[in-house]
Amino acid sequence: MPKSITRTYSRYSREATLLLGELIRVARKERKLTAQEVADRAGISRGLLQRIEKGDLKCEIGVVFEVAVIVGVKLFDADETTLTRHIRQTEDKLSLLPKSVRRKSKAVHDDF
Amino acid sequence: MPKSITRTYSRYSREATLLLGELIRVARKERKLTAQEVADRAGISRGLLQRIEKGDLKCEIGVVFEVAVIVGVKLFDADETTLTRHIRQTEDKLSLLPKSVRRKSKAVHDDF
DNA sequence: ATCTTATGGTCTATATATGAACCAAATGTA
DNA sequence: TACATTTGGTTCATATATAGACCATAAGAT
Repeated sequence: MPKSITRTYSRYSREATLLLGELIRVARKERKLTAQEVADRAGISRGLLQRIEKGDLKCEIGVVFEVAVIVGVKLFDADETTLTRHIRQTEDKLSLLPKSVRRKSKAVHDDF
Repeated sequence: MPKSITRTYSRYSREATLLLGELIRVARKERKLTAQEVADRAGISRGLLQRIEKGDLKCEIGVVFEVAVIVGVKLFDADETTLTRHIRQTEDKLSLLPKSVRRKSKAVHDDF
């Protein structure tokens, strides 16, 4: 048996993922879509959709987001346009920050 | 070369992931944290962190969320407590919906 | 009650994401 | 300018997520 890499997750991450999954399941049922239908539209297997809806932490973020879009769950509470605007704003902000984080090499009085 | 599975993503998914990645990078720099430092705290490689910050769609959602937490980016604009409350509310909602989606087998006048 | 179908769970093979060790370039500091 | 280090980009081996085929049960129509 190969040595496996076990990750640790904070409660916050676990709950955020769980909430997203549950929101997806609710949205899917409200729209009366079968698990198989949504899976087909997303181009994934039904099994993977189940894991997503159960809040499995080890799913590609792209697939999870895609499923969310399909059933109508908004990310960031934002529509397409708002999302794009936020990206621009964030990139502006980023351009003002130093490009690399410089650590005071030898703790003169390192932070606190 | 084995046949690869190429997924398609909507613009919305791509931008949501990109935005999240950029928010993480901004937050990291604002807190003056090195990529290596954050990677270590998250228990991932620096390379993976770079992909996350670039908005790579094929990263585990759990890892992405975990990194977000580490640098202080809130998911769902909600703190721990609010998140938990939302979960309860969503589960209540879910319990009221039919447990399986029933499709009218032979389109009597299928929906619209 | 019966029948159809949606859901949840296994298992296996395979595609693929990840870690690690590189290197080169860019960046900020003294 | 020179120097230390952060960052971005490779490549490769390996751990692992996913698809797909199952099966059993649950759920909701008729």
